[in-house]
Amino acid sequence: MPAPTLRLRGFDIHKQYLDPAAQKALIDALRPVLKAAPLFSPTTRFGKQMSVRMTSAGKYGWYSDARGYRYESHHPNGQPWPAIPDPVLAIWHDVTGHDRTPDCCLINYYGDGARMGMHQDRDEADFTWPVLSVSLGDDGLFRIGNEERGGKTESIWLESGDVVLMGGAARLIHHGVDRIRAGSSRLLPKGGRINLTCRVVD
DNA sequence: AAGTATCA
DNA sequence: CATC
Repeated sequence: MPAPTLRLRGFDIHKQYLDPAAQKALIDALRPVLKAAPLFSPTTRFGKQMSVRMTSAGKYGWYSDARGYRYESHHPNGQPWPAIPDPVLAIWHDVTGHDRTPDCCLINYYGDGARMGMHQDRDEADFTWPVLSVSLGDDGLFRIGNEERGGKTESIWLESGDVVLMGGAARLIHHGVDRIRAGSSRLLPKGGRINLTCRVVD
């Protein structure tokens, strides 16, 4: 369990946890996952489509539609989600210190202009398990708020290779992504930002 | 409200 | 940036 380089409102931020070679290896490992489980943009229960495109790997995938947020065992194409790639699991085990494997690796893709509103991760059964976030590609402006909606917030630019651990008292803190710095990274040939979030669901 | 528009 |  490496020491975080930075702590912000209870979030452990590991700046540049992954070197460029490790980032590249991760992208290579994600390629077959994205091929088997293509990105899609879910809608919220108010009928608004999200600007972020997403898919998942693991036992469950995060999903939203008119019925609300939930975890699903299958991609909308009817297939089970692909397995979580080993390099992702290795990061989870090292940074969290947990032997238990995550049930879900949500893969969020932010193109230029994509945003994620402030929210809590609360669709899991047990909030004592942390959520792990891995940033790849373009920089993203990450905003951290409070357990209650509203109030003052703090922002930090997350860069390719940064890893954030959201756990303990900070597990239910609101967070979101305000903007993407398009073209800031060459990691992804087509540009954009990929964020992986690993969670224990059951 | 994992959203958007509006306001100071 | 706060509020809805």
